[in-house]
Amino acid sequence: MEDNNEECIAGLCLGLGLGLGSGHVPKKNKQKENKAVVCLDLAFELCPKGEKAVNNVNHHHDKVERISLERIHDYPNEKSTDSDNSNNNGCRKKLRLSKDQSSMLENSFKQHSTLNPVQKQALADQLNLKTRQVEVWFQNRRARTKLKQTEVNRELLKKHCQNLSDENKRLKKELQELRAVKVGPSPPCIQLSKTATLTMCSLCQKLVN
DNA sequence: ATGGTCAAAGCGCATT
DNA sequence: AATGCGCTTTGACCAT
Repeated sequence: MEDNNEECIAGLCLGLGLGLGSGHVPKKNKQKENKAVVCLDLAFELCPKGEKAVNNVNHHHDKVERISLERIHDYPNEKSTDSDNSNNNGCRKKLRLSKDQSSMLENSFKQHSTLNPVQKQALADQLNLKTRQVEVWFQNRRARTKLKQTEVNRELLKKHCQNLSDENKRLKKELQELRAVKVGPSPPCIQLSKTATLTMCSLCQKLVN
């Protein structure tokens, strides 16, 4: 058993902390180098019931091609004037997945957070998306999940840290009180258990009470 | 207008 | 080589 009990208690407050700082050093932005952007407008007329297809832009950015597809009825806030959707100035509109597409992706993600090439292709066909889009969606979705989990862990650690800190305070106070009531030589009477709670012999307890 | 937030996508690197 | 991941940029949308 330790005979330097005070150090034992003090040790409780050491080595605790939330090492969550990023320490990240941003990489050089290479995306803006030699970027040749060509935007092509593509008009689709494939929506039923007169729904208007919008925002179909094939954007050639470096080596990547994308086609975006969305339907107005899925986005009530969407302003649906022709000028909004035609990209006359050559700028693409950002892809937004439809609610149906999103929910199907979500459902699929619940079943498996990663897809093999066959599953990916099947899902892409089903959703009328490119496999690359499905792939990216899953990547981002995994990242979001991880971020959420990190947040949860952070909160748990915070709580745990607070509990330990409270316990440490309590023990320090207890020790102080014990010292205050010290009458004569005490060492053999007071012992600290492994969990750092004080145990006393019956004689000392009588003295304190 | 502008700043914040969210999601899609690009890029570089590590792993398999 | 293919894939995943971390970090980042970009564009749309919203609140102020």
